[in-house]
Amino acid sequence: MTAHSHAKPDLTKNQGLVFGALTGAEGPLTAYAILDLLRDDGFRAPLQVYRALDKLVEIGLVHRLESLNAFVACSHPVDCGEHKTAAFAICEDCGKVDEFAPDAALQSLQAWSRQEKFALAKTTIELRGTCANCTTS
Amino acid sequence: MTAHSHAKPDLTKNQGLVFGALTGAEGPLTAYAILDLLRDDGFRAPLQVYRALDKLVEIGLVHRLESLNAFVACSHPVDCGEHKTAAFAICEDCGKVDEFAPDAALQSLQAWSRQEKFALAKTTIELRGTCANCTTS
DNA sequence: CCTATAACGTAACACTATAACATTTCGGAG
DNA sequence: CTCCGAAATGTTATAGTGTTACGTTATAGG
Ligand SMILES: [Zn+2]
Ligand SMILES: [Zn+2]
Ligand SMILES: [Zn+2]
Ligand SMILES: [Zn+2]
Repeated sequence: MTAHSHAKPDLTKNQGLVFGALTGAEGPLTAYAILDLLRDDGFRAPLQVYRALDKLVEIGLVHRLESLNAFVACSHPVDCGEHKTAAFAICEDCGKVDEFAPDAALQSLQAWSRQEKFALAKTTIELRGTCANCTTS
Repeated sequence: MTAHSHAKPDLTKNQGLVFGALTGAEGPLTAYAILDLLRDDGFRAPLQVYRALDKLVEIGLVHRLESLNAFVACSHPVDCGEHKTAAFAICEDCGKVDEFAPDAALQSLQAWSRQEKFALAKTTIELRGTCANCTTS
């Protein structure tokens, strides 16, 4: 592993291609949209995309948007270290996604989990609505 | 249809069947699981299920779980009136879902929306983990 | 080199959801 | 009662999303 490369050092070819497609996109992409984008790069089957996505999500470079069945590149700096649970505000007009850290909401949900003795593993928070840009325009 | 069914009065036949399937189930059901449950009642195509589900979700009797692509009957009393956004704790062990009102979390997310001028339309909050019952057993 | 592991390629399949179009049901206007 | 429009329904086909299965290839460590 090279010393201080701020690029993703350990991505394989397919993972790099998928991650590139996501970072190059304005908004989230479905797995099949990614597949179409990467046909010229040799992608032929959805599994190639899903396998890369699985790894990228596991690493934390990509998030899955459950309410869209789509994926988006993490908007955090590469080396922000511990990437806590993120929340997403999805504009239903322009399709853009704003990722943010819902600290207070998370604390409240963790408190609920403690009280109910629910062993929390993963939290999904997705907001749907219209972004400021689309409201004013 | 019998006289004084204490079921919701304004449901159509298909809506009633689908709602009955969901209330009779231990946990959430996918649309196709509902379809299979209702084959003996004349259901033949997914659209029959999806149409009923659309209406039931619109009415507020049923919730869609985005992270499961499944549906669950609302656990609130039928006439609880304004049904605010609900949150769901999904046990990955037994599959049961606990619906609750995440008031504090919602307030925090609404505050974020105000600050970002994001016109919030719908909020999805889904917790994954292991319920108390499955942890102790 | 040898081997274990991860990544990759390909085809087939399973699951989730909607489009399109015809038909039926039902309540209100005339 | 009859007519009409809206809502609900029935049916077929198709689109979109995700996984299983199996075989091959690249990679790193001993
Ligand atoms: Zn992120
Ligand atoms: Zn927008
Ligand atoms: Zn509810
Ligand atoms: Zn459980």
